[in-house]
Amino acid sequence: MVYRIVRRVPRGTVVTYGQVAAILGHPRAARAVGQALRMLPPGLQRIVPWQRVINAAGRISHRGDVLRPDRQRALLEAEGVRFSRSGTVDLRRLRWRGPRREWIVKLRHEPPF
DNA sequence: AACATGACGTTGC
DNA sequence: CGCAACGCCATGT
Repeated sequence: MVYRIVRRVPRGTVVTYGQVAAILGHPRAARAVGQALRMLPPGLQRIVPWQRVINAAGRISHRGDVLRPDRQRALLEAEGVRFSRSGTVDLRRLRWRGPRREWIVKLRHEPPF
């Protein structure tokens, strides 16, 4: 479900881990969303826009990884996402509001990618 | 089965 | 703004 949802996040916008969790019906599973993305097979990184998922503070999470954050920021900037001097994204402007409610149920019987 | 460990979030200083 | 304490969920050992 994580992949199904993240796949639909439009270019140039972002979502938070908790937001993805909420969309898929587990509002407190933000951490698990991170797990899912961590296990994203490299071959699917072109299909699932993992770089558009950031934390609720508007920052890129760097926990347990050193190289990924820089790459993630570069990818986002390449699609027009601007970062503040302190390295935050303006969530109020760039947050994707999510799919329509009816859409979510449909996602369930669609292929994950 | 128990325990540690994260791509986390909220709350309360 | 920052920081710590908890709570949460899935994995790996």
